[in-house]
Amino acid sequence: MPRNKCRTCAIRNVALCRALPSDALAQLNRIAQRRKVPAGQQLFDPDQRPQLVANIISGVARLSRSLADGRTQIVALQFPPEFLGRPHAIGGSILIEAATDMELCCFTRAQFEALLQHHPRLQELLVEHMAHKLDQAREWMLLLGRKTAEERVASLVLLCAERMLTASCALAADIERVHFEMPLSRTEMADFLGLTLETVGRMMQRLARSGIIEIKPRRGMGIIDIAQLRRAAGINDTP
Amino acid sequence: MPRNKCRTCAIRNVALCRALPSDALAQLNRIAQRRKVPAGQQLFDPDQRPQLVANIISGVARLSRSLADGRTQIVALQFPPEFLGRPHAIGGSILIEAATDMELCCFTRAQFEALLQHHPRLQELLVEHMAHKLDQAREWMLLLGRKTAEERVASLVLLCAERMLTASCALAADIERVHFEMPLSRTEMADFLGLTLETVGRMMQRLARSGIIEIKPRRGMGIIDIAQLRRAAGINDTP
DNA sequence: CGGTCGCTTGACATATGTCAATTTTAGTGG
DNA sequence: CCACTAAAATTGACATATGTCAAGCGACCG
Repeated sequence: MPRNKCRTCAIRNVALCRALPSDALAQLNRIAQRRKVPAGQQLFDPDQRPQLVANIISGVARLSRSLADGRTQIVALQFPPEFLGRPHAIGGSILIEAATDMELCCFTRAQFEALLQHHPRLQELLVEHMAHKLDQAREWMLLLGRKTAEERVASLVLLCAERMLTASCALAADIERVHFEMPLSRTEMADFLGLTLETVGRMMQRLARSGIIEIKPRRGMGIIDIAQLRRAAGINDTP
Repeated sequence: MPRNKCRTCAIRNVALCRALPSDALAQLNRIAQRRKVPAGQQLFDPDQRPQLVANIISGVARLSRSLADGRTQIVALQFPPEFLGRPHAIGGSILIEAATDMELCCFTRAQFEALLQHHPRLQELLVEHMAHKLDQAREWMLLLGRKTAEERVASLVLLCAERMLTASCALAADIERVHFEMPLSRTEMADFLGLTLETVGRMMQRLARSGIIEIKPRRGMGIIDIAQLRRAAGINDTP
């Protein structure tokens, strides 16, 4: 087990741990626990409550809620180097699963809360992170409540492009004519967009036929005209 | 100006300030500023950024986002004694308005952040509050993405009943056969539910004709059969 | 009292859902 | 490497929940 895994960690400078001075890394090394989770599996074993919190090193997690009759809504995707877990809060009835193979850096809740005590900067970053997730959730509410099927699908493609690429360290400006891999199946896309898988498919085809995106084998995707994709997504902000 | 307004404040023991020991109240008194806002008006003057944060003493606030073409989605309602504002975060493009006449207890962001520094318990409560708002946003995503019109309207009636009544200190169990006033017009309900005002109206009528609720003059409402209302709302949690 | 404004109601349109048949892709074992 | 099967994605025909448009009603306000 490498002594300095934190120092050389891929997300050392972007994840929450950037709040910690380098002399705290030794301590961190001792309590951090890496874990791999295959696609489709539930993070944080169902019973053992969210006694764990984690940073995402690689892969994508999906959080979902459902109704008794099975209708499901994905309520968030978490990409690296985001934080997973709920210090100071009781977990709701949210299901957390790996959308792709994942690699996590886990702490127990108790350990993490202790860290919070000693590092006010960490507290601040946590609050910022939560504010950010809240903004994202609300932007998605606008999508779910008011956007058309085509706008929804375009918005999702845009979102995944941005997050997948920044996660893999591509420049944001670089999103012209890029190729990346969708972390979601059609069914999952539908569950995130509040649509059916058929509608998602049709809209993907429509965007492809309009020359805005291209659909490649496996889950590959290319963005051909990002300006038009933005327009198709109903660009997000109030003027 | 009363010396002890904080000590005698209606929300002293439920709002975030409950984190503060009573000896901090004198200081609080000095910096807290009460403000009344009439229904329909924007909180936090549009330009002056969210330099303020506030506790809601009475009334209801609505937060909304919209698309360039005017489609609007209400993304949250805030009832007393909730907290409004974003320490450590940049405000998004969210519009905050008074849904009813309101009374606020305001602080500047700077003052509030200073308080946070000195009272770790306050930090914790803030994190909890944000986690709670996040849960609510996600529950609403499930509603917007997957519930039928009738389920949505029933859910909203239920939500308002609970929040209006706990705000006015009624017991939660007391929600049988209660009467309260909707804080939203049909149009606002529609914008919160991702529907049109006509559909909202029709579903309200349907619930009324089923003997589940009663619609009274002005914005008055009565709940006749709360069990059925819960069922109509598609009860919330996974079993 | 007349004019808004918010709400209800009806007739009709349509975006999206549903159901079912194919095609494509992915996985397995000989 | 090549069947063979199972799963995922596409496509089409059709159904329907909700949206759209328009008319009418009632309550409030000067």
